Amino acid sequence: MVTLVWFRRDLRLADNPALVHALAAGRPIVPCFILDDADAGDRAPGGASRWWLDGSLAALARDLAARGSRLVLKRGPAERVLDALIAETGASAVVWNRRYEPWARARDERVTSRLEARGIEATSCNAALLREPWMLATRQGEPYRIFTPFRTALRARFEPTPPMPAPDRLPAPRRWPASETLASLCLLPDKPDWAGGLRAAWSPGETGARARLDAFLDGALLDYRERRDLPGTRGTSRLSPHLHFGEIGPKQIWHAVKTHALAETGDTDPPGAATFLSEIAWREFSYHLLHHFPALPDVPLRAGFEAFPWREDGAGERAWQRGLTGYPIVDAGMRELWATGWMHNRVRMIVASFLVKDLLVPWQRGERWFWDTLVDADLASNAASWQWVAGCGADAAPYFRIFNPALQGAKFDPRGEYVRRWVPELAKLRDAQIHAPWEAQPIELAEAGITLGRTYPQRIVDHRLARQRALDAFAKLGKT
DNA sequence: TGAAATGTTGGGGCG
DNA sequence: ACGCCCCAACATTTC
Repeated sequence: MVTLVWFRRDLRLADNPALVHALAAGRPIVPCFILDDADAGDRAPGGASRWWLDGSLAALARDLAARGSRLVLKRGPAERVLDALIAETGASAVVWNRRYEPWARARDERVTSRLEARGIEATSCNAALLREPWMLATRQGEPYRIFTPFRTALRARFEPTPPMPAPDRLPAPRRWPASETLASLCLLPDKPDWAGGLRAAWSPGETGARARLDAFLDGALLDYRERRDLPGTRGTSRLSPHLHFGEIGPKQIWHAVKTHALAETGDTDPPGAATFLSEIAWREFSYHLLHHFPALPDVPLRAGFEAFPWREDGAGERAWQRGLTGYPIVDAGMRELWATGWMHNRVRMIVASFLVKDLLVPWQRGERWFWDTLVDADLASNAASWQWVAGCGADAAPYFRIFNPALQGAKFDPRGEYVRRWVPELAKLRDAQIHAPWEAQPIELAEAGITLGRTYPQRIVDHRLARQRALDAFAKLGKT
């Protein structure tokens, strides 16, 4: 009699409720991971996420091995794989931490009833959220659609408890089931190997997550409110991919931030910590929205936007993807994304606004590109955030709030450090021109070694005209 | 977690 | 000294 612990997006040993539940049962534990692309349909992880998953699974396997256990790897539809694993191990119980993607919820329901019908105990736990999405509702019993009251409710209903440490040992079964090798899951890019920038930037796995959190606590946390919007500095936590894969959970982060803030300032809620935890609350809000509006990744939350006159602009979209729009802050962001699998949040808003409002390309196209290229690609956060930028989401930026890429650059990257790092062909321009090279005098461009249209693109649209075009499109929508 | 257009105010140049 | 204009600086409104 063994317990299967089915790891999914909870790739950690500390504060892992499913693992705690399994340990309490006292039976031998078989930890397993199922590569479930077959269940996820067109929402299987994208390229960057697969790279991360490989590293995270390797780390989890190491951490389990250090505790006298193993990670059993399988691939295929979860129902079939679990059937086979149960037959192979004689498992009497399966325990996992819940996922919230619509396809995963449907799949997990099928799994649960299948297991229960066969007399096998099926238990699911919460490792990913401070509060389950169905535990919060407005006074009218409706899902929240506005962030601030959601956050108020979340704070009021969340009772912080100290996170549980990782177990020292996991009881092993007498015989281990067969496992795929990690390499055979083919998660890493091959021909070409484009992951060099990712390897340089990240350390997937629970140890890497904890190190990232500790570095953030000791570094940027207390200045977070002031520095989080400056992409040229390391003012953010960069925990998003670790959070997405569950290498660390929001409860652990919440607890660590509060504890650290109290020790450093005598206050559990100084401005830096409060602002950072608000971002954790935005993540919860996104999961709340995805749970209550499962079409969130595909359909505008606000009815009416269905009729928006989006354009087909293949050339513009490709220029955006490659960082060749001629707007330095946009191009810097898209190149950072391509090189490292991540983009600073301020810049995400700028590039998203550019795609959706300056180019009038449907937000779903941007969401899909991010899905494939981000190491932190997360269905809830990604979909909710794209809808937010597009103006059709919950508590969204009004449609007429259109970012001016040159002004945003000047405001948040005033020394041009970020642009110079990712768009080196502009490095020699003065700060005053780094965000608007089209305004530089010919002599200045020449001295900086720049020929617009040759060494760096001409702007693919004039923002002033594009802005007016977007407002006109929106006005038309209002009439119909 | 905008930007641009429009309105208001007040200091200073000037006749 | 005074009125007039200009315009920066700031505030408000509009998209």
